[in-house]
Amino acid sequence: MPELPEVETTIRGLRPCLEGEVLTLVEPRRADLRRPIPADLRQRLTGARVIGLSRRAKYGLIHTDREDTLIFHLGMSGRWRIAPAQLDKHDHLIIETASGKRLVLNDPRRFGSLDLMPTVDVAAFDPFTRMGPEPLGDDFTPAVLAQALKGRVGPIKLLLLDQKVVAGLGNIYVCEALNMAGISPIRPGGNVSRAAINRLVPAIKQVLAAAIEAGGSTLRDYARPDGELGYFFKQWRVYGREGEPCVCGGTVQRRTDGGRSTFFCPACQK
DNA sequence: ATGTCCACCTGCTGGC
DNA sequence: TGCCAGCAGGTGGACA
Repeated sequence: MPELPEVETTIRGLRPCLEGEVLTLVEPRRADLRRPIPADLRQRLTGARVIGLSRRAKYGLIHTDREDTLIFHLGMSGRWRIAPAQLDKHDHLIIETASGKRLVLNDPRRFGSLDLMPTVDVAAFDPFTRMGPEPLGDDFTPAVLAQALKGRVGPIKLLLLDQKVVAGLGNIYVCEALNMAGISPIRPGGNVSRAAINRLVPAIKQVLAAAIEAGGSTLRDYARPDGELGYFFKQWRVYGREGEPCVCGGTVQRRTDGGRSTFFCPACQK
Protein backbone atom coordinates (compact mmCIF):
# COMPACT_ATOMS: atom_id res chain seq x y z
CA MET A 1 0.00 0.00 0.00
CA PRO A 2 2.15 2.88 1.11
CA GLU A 3 4.51 4.77 -1.13
CA LEU A 4 4.00 8.44 -1.87
CA PRO A 5 0.97 8.01 -4.18
CA GLU A 6 -0.80 5.76 -1.68
CA VAL A 7 -0.20 8.21 1.15
CA GLU A 8 -1.43 11.04 -1.06
CA THR A 9 -4.63 9.20 -1.97
CA THR A 10 -5.06 8.25 1.68
CA ILE A 11 -4.91 11.92 2.66
CA ARG A 12 -7.40 12.80 -0.05
CA GLY A 13 -9.69 10.05 1.18
CA LEU A 14 -9.42 11.14 4.80
CA ARG A 15 -10.10 14.81 4.08
CA PRO A 16 -13.89 14.50 3.62
CA CYS A 17 -14.06 12.48 6.86
CA LEU A 18 -11.91 14.73 9.01
CA GLU A 19 -11.56 18.26 7.72
CA GLY A 20 -13.48 20.68 9.92
CA GLU A 21 -14.55 17.85 12.23
CA VAL A 22 -14.26 17.85 16.00
CA LEU A 23 -12.60 14.69 17.32
CA THR A 24 -14.81 13.16 19.99
CA LEU A 25 -12.83 9.95 20.44
CA VAL A 26 -9.13 9.25 19.86
CA GLU A 27 -8.27 5.84 21.19
CA PRO A 28 -4.93 4.06 20.76
CA ARG A 29 -5.33 0.29 21.15
CA ARG A 30 -1.71 -0.40 22.03
CA ALA A 31 1.28 1.50 23.36
CA ASP A 32 3.53 1.30 20.32
CA LEU A 33 3.91 0.67 16.63
CA ARG A 34 7.46 1.01 15.26
CA ARG A 35 7.95 3.61 18.00
CA PRO A 36 5.96 4.29 21.15
CA ILE A 37 2.67 6.09 20.51
CA PRO A 38 2.72 9.39 22.45
CA ALA A 39 1.11 8.79 25.83
CA ASP A 40 -0.74 12.11 25.68
CA LEU A 41 -2.15 11.56 22.20
CA ARG A 42 -5.70 10.90 23.36
CA GLN A 43 -5.72 13.83 25.77
CA ARG A 44 -4.27 16.33 23.29
CA LEU A 45 -6.47 15.36 20.36
CA THR A 46 -9.83 14.70 22.00
CA GLY A 47 -12.03 17.76 21.56
CA ALA A 48 -9.74 19.32 18.96
CA ARG A 49 -11.00 20.35 15.54
CA VAL A 50 -9.17 19.16 12.42
CA ILE A 51 -8.29 22.20 10.33
CA GLY A 52 -6.34 20.50 7.55
CA LEU A 53 -4.51 17.44 6.24
CA SER A 54 -1.29 17.31 4.26
CA ARG A 55 1.54 15.01 3.23
CA ARG A 56 5.32 15.11 3.38
CA ALA A 57 7.05 12.25 1.53
CA LYS A 58 5.38 9.08 2.88
CA TYR A 59 4.08 10.76 6.03
CA GLY A 60 0.51 11.98 6.50
CA LEU A 61 -0.15 15.05 8.66
CA ILE A 62 -3.40 15.92 10.43
CA HIS A 63 -3.45 19.47 11.79
CA THR A 64 -5.74 20.65 14.61
CA ASP A 65 -6.91 23.96 15.97
CA ARG A 66 -5.00 23.22 19.14
CA GLU A 67 -1.79 23.82 17.23
CA ASP A 68 -0.94 20.11 17.25
CA THR A 69 -0.14 17.92 14.25
CA LEU A 70 -0.62 14.16 14.23
CA ILE A 71 2.02 12.61 11.96
CA PHE A 72 1.37 9.09 10.71
CA HIS A 73 3.45 6.69 8.65
CA LEU A 74 1.92 3.56 7.15
CA GLY A 75 5.07 1.45 7.09
CA MET A 76 4.68 -1.60 4.86
CA SER A 77 1.18 -2.69 5.75
CA GLY A 78 -0.61 0.33 7.20
CA ARG A 79 -3.92 1.69 5.95
CA TRP A 80 -6.86 3.70 7.18
CA ARG A 81 -10.25 2.04 7.22
CA ILE A 82 -13.31 4.23 6.93
CA ALA A 83 -16.41 3.24 8.87
CA PRO A 84 -15.33 -0.37 9.42
CA ALA A 85 -18.13 -2.81 10.15
CA GLN A 86 -16.13 -4.22 13.04
CA LEU A 87 -12.72 -3.94 14.61
CA ASP A 88 -9.83 -6.05 13.36
CA LYS A 89 -7.10 -7.22 15.69
CA HIS A 90 -4.62 -4.97 13.91
CA ASP A 91 -6.69 -1.79 14.26
CA HIS A 92 -4.34 0.26 16.43
CA LEU A 93 -6.04 3.66 16.59
CA ILE A 94 -9.73 4.57 16.58
CA ILE A 95 -10.96 8.06 15.74
CA GLU A 96 -14.54 9.29 15.94
CA THR A 97 -15.89 12.72 15.10
CA ALA A 98 -18.78 14.83 16.34
CA SER A 99 -20.75 14.18 13.15
CA GLY A 100 -20.44 10.41 13.58
CA LYS A 101 -17.53 9.58 11.29
CA ARG A 102 -15.41 6.64 12.40
CA LEU A 103 -11.91 5.78 11.19
CA VAL A 104 -9.37 3.21 12.25
CA LEU A 105 -5.68 2.89 11.51
CA ASN A 106 -4.85 -0.72 10.68
CA ASP A 107 -1.27 -2.00 10.45
CA PRO A 108 -0.59 -5.75 10.82
CA ARG A 109 3.19 -5.54 10.68
CA ARG A 110 3.40 -2.42 12.82
CA PHE A 111 6.22 -0.85 10.82
CA GLY A 112 4.20 2.37 10.80
CA SER A 113 4.31 5.14 13.36
CA LEU A 114 2.24 7.79 15.12
CA ASP A 115 3.78 11.00 16.40
CA LEU A 116 2.32 14.21 17.76
CA MET A 117 4.11 17.55 17.45
CA PRO A 118 3.21 21.18 17.98
CA THR A 119 2.37 22.30 14.44
CA VAL A 120 4.96 25.06 14.59
CA ASP A 121 7.67 22.44 15.19
CA VAL A 122 6.73 19.98 12.43
CA ALA A 123 9.66 20.98 10.25
CA ALA A 124 11.91 19.86 13.10
CA PHE A 125 10.33 16.36 13.15
CA ASP A 126 13.46 14.25 13.01
CA PRO A 127 12.82 12.33 9.78
CA PHE A 128 11.91 15.59 8.01
CA THR A 129 15.18 17.27 8.87
CA ARG A 130 17.14 14.74 6.81
CA MET A 131 14.83 14.53 3.79
CA GLY A 132 15.54 15.52 0.22
CA PRO A 133 13.05 17.31 -2.04
CA GLU A 134 9.49 16.25 -2.79
CA PRO A 135 9.67 14.46 -6.15
CA LEU A 136 6.52 16.20 -7.42
CA GLY A 137 7.72 19.62 -6.31
CA ASP A 138 9.16 22.27 -8.61
CA ASP A 139 12.45 22.12 -6.75
CA PHE A 140 13.08 18.52 -7.77
CA THR A 141 14.92 19.14 -11.02
CA PRO A 142 17.56 17.32 -13.08
CA ALA A 143 20.15 19.75 -11.80
CA VAL A 144 19.23 19.00 -8.19
CA LEU A 145 19.26 15.23 -8.74
CA ALA A 146 22.55 15.41 -10.63
CA GLN A 147 24.10 17.22 -7.68
CA ALA A 148 22.80 14.59 -5.24
CA LEU A 149 24.18 11.73 -7.36
CA LYS A 150 27.55 13.34 -8.02
CA GLY A 151 30.40 11.13 -6.87
CA ARG A 152 28.11 8.42 -5.50
CA VAL A 153 29.18 4.88 -6.30
CA GLY A 154 26.14 3.02 -4.98
CA PRO A 155 23.61 1.69 -7.48
CA ILE A 156 21.12 4.28 -8.69
CA LYS A 157 18.25 2.06 -7.60
CA LEU A 158 19.33 2.19 -3.94
CA LEU A 159 20.12 5.90 -4.11
CA LEU A 160 16.59 6.66 -5.31
CA LEU A 161 15.25 4.69 -2.34
CA ASP A 162 17.30 6.90 -0.02
CA GLN A 163 14.90 9.55 1.28
CA LYS A 164 17.79 11.99 1.63
CA VAL A 165 18.21 12.00 -2.15
CA VAL A 166 14.52 12.36 -2.97
CA ALA A 167 11.71 11.85 -0.46
CA GLY A 168 8.77 9.58 -1.14
CA LEU A 169 9.89 6.94 -3.62
CA GLY A 170 9.65 3.27 -2.70
CA ASN A 171 10.56 -0.01 -4.31
CA ILE A 172 7.76 -0.11 -6.87
CA TYR A 173 8.06 3.40 -8.26
CA VAL A 174 11.84 3.32 -8.36
CA CYS A 175 11.71 0.19 -10.53
CA GLU A 176 9.05 1.77 -12.71
CA ALA A 177 10.81 5.10 -13.15
CA LEU A 178 14.14 3.48 -14.03
CA ASN A 179 12.44 1.37 -16.67
CA MET A 180 10.63 4.38 -18.12
CA ALA A 181 13.92 6.29 -18.28
CA GLY A 182 15.89 3.36 -19.72
CA ILE A 183 18.45 3.31 -16.89
CA SER A 184 19.98 0.15 -15.40
CA PRO A 185 19.21 -0.18 -11.69
CA ILE A 186 22.80 -1.19 -10.94
CA ARG A 187 24.51 1.72 -12.65
CA PRO A 188 26.53 3.70 -10.08
CA GLY A 189 24.67 6.90 -9.20
CA GLY A 190 27.56 9.14 -10.17
CA ASN A 191 27.79 7.35 -13.49
CA VAL A 192 24.25 8.17 -14.67
CA SER A 193 24.65 10.59 -17.58
CA ARG A 194 23.08 14.02 -17.51
CA ALA A 195 20.93 12.99 -20.49
CA ALA A 196 19.67 10.01 -18.50
CA ILE A 197 18.97 12.20 -15.46
CA ASN A 198 17.04 14.50 -17.77
CA ARG A 199 14.82 11.52 -18.62
CA LEU A 200 14.68 10.17 -15.08
CA VAL A 201 13.27 13.22 -13.33
CA PRO A 202 10.20 13.53 -15.58
CA ALA A 203 9.77 9.74 -15.46
CA ILE A 204 9.59 9.87 -11.66
CA LYS A 205 7.07 12.71 -11.74
CA GLN A 206 5.01 10.98 -14.42
CA VAL A 207 4.79 7.60 -12.72
CA LEU A 208 3.88 9.17 -9.38
CA ALA A 209 1.22 11.38 -10.94
CA ALA A 210 -0.28 8.45 -12.85
CA ALA A 211 -0.32 6.33 -9.70
CA ILE A 212 -2.08 9.07 -7.74
CA GLU A 213 -4.69 9.20 -10.48
CA ALA A 214 -5.24 5.43 -10.27
CA GLY A 215 -5.07 5.47 -6.48
CA GLY A 216 -7.91 7.95 -6.34
CA SER A 217 -10.34 5.52 -7.87
CA THR A 218 -9.08 2.62 -5.80
CA LEU A 219 -9.52 4.58 -2.59
CA ARG A 220 -13.15 5.13 -3.45
CA ASP A 221 -13.52 1.36 -3.67
CA TYR A 222 -11.70 0.98 -0.42
CA ALA A 223 -14.01 3.43 1.35
CA ARG A 224 -17.13 1.52 0.35
CA PRO A 225 -19.28 0.70 3.35
CA ASP A 226 -19.14 -3.02 2.54
CA GLY A 227 -15.40 -2.92 3.14
CA GLU A 228 -14.55 -4.35 -0.28
CA LEU A 229 -10.79 -4.05 -0.77
CA GLY A 230 -10.49 -3.53 -4.53
CA TYR A 231 -7.81 -0.93 -4.18
CA PHE A 232 -4.80 -2.77 -5.50
CA PHE A 233 -4.61 -1.47 -9.01
CA LYS A 234 -1.67 -2.53 -11.07
CA GLN A 235 -0.53 -1.11 -14.31
CA TRP A 236 3.14 -1.57 -13.67
CA ARG A 237 5.60 -2.01 -16.54
CA VAL A 238 8.13 -4.16 -14.68
CA TYR A 239 7.29 -4.50 -11.00
CA GLY A 240 6.11 -8.04 -10.21
CA ARG A 241 6.43 -9.01 -13.87
CA GLU A 242 9.47 -11.28 -13.91
CA GLY A 243 9.58 -13.29 -17.14
CA GLU A 244 6.96 -11.14 -18.85
CA PRO A 245 7.68 -8.95 -21.88
CA CYS A 246 8.88 -5.39 -21.48
CA VAL A 247 7.28 -2.77 -23.73
CA CYS A 248 10.57 -2.79 -25.69
CA GLY A 249 10.21 -6.49 -26.53
CA GLY A 250 12.80 -7.63 -23.99
CA THR A 251 12.05 -9.80 -20.99
CA VAL A 252 11.63 -8.44 -17.48
CA GLN A 253 14.13 -9.87 -15.04
CA ARG A 254 14.40 -9.85 -11.30
CA ARG A 255 17.44 -9.43 -9.11
CA THR A 256 18.10 -8.55 -5.49
CA ASP A 257 19.69 -5.28 -4.39
CA GLY A 258 20.13 -4.34 -0.78
CA GLY A 259 17.98 -7.31 0.15
CA ARG A 260 15.02 -6.19 -1.91
CA SER A 261 13.68 -7.28 -5.28
CA THR A 262 14.51 -5.21 -8.33
CA PHE A 263 12.53 -5.69 -11.53
CA PHE A 264 14.07 -4.40 -14.74
CA CYS A 265 14.57 -5.04 -18.44
CA PRO A 266 18.19 -5.66 -19.41
CA ALA A 267 17.36 -5.03 -23.07
CA CYS A 268 16.38 -1.37 -22.70
CA GLN A 269 17.81 -0.32 -19.34
CA LYS A 270 21.47 0.57 -19.80
C1' DA B 1 30.11 10.58 4.90
C1' DT B 2 28.99 6.28 2.51
C1' DG B 3 27.88 1.61 1.98
C1' DT B 4 26.26 -2.94 3.88
C1' DC B 5 23.78 -5.82 6.79
C1' DC B 6 20.12 -6.68 9.60
C1' DA B 7 16.26 -6.25 12.80
C1' DC B 8 11.70 -4.87 13.51
C1' DC B 9 6.52 -7.79 12.67
C1' DT B 10 2.62 -10.49 10.66
C1' DG B 11 0.53 -12.88 6.93
C1' DC B 12 0.43 -15.26 2.70
C1' DT B 13 2.06 -18.52 -0.90
C1' DG B 14 4.30 -22.36 -2.82
C1' DG B 15 6.95 -26.52 -2.35
C1' DC B 16 7.54 -30.77 -0.09
C1' DT C 1 -3.53 -31.77 5.51
C1' DG C 2 0.63 -29.67 7.74
C1' DC C 3 5.04 -27.51 8.06
C1' DC C 4 8.56 -24.43 6.65
C1' DA C 5 11.12 -21.33 3.82
C1' DG C 6 10.76 -17.26 1.42
C1' DC C 7 8.77 -13.05 0.37
C1' DA C 8 6.10 -8.44 0.94
C1' DG C 9 4.88 -1.32 -0.67
C1' DG C 10 9.87 0.97 4.90
C1' DT C 11 13.04 2.69 8.12
C1' DG C 12 16.93 3.27 10.88
C1' DG C 13 20.64 1.47 13.99
C1' DA C 14 25.18 -0.96 14.12
C1' DC C 15 29.27 -1.53 11.99
C1' DA C 16 33.28 -1.45 8.48
